[in-house]
Amino acid sequence: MYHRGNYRSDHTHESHEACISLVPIFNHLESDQMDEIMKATKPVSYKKGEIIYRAGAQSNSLYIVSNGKIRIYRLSESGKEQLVRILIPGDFTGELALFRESIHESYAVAMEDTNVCMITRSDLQEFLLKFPSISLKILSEFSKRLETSEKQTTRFATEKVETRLALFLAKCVDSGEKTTEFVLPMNKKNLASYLGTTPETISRKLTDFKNHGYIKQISHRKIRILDLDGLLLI
Amino acid sequence: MYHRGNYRSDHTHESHEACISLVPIFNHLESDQMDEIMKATKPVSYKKGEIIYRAGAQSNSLYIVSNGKIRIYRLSESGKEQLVRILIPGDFTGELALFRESIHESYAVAMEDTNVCMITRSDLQEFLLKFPSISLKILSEFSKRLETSEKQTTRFATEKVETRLALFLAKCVDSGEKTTEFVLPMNKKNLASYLGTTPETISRKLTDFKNHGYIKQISHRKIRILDLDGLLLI
DNA sequence: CGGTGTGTTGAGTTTTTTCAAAATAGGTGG
DNA sequence: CCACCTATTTTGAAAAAACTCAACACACCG
Repeated sequence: MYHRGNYRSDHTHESHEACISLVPIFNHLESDQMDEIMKATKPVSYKKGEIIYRAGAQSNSLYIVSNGKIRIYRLSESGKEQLVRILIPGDFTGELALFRESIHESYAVAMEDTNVCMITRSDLQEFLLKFPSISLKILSEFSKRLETSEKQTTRFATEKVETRLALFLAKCVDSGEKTTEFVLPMNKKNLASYLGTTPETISRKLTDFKNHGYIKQISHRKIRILDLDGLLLI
Repeated sequence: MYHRGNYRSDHTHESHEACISLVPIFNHLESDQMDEIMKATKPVSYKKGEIIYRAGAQSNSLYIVSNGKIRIYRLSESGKEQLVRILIPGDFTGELALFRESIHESYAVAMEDTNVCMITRSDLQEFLLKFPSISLKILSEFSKRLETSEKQTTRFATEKVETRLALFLAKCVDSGEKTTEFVLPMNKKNLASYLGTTPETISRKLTDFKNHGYIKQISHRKIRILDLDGLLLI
């Protein structure tokens, strides 16, 4: 069905099956409804570095990541790049332009070899009518995203880099749970782009945090939080 | 500037009627459907300075502005305030939390004596089922808002104050059309809060723009753009 | 005509960036 | 497994951007 190249053929298949059920806007459906949606999806593979879509291109599909990683970034008016998010399996993109005639404003690039499932706009809209609960899920998802995005805007508008970095680290331990140690979800160049600063500043601030005894840098990517409260009181 | 004290008594009523038809998520409906929605709305008045909702409060209504102005702002983690938007008649707020159990993350305050129409969450959800086209409108509205918000985030993350201010001025002339002269939609204190900077910096940058011949400051609030291209090339 | 809130200007300071150079990690081919 | 290459990360020094605080100017209001 959708085996590409010479990957282990069952691997791709498995993750394609799995990916729909991972998606928050679909995972409440009955399995036969899910199957129906699955039939409408088209699996596509991208090699590391390939562009999935670019700003200015017509948007006409929803992309769901089955495996791999996708980097979503935007260019500002003056040409500077900002990392918006990194998609991991179960995440989706392309949704913004699905409900109105519209073009992409961001870029999507495969960070490693990546498989996605595509659903076309018309198929999706059919499903929205057939399974109205999806609309509510999407509305809920959108409003959550809006909250997040506005919160993020406020952070950029009012907090200095140090604070934004501290809040980011706090979120990382939080999602790691259990332990106070975690691996940064991206390299520092990307982290800088995500936090709207430079790699140098990230590096310096982390050293400051370390010197104050808030964190310990186990390795370039691995960090242990020693004093979360102190970190957040900065 | 705004009628104080001596409003005509039918004024409130009139604008209440009009407000629903101003709202982009309802204005496509037949007038009898609109009437039905109107019956479900409850008009409420707020005096200048009154709080409509605050962060942390349960969200259970959509608010549509019939007349007046509402200031929406957020507090960052470290307590600094950012102006998110100013609502004018026809705008609505409270929508974010309408599709999931949730609390407000922002504050809404009447900037002058203001009348709004409220629709409760349960009424609205009833209408969504009855008139499914509203869902699509809201989805479209949300995705537009998300684009705007993410674009805004990227600006804050990558552009310096000067550029953000220039882009803001450009948007102002754009919506003014016709002429290159316009009135700032808010005072400079609020503008600073909106652009994530201080009134002092706004003041200085405007003086810089003037000295470079990009703009002319007619009065404290009124600005004429002399060289838009120059302004945007900063 | 004061009074209050808003806007402007100046001086000094903090924060962040830039550019350059050195250190480190990770991957590849031998 | 090691040597080498490249990309990433760190550090330093200087410059740029923005903020703070304080003083003053201006506008609007009664």
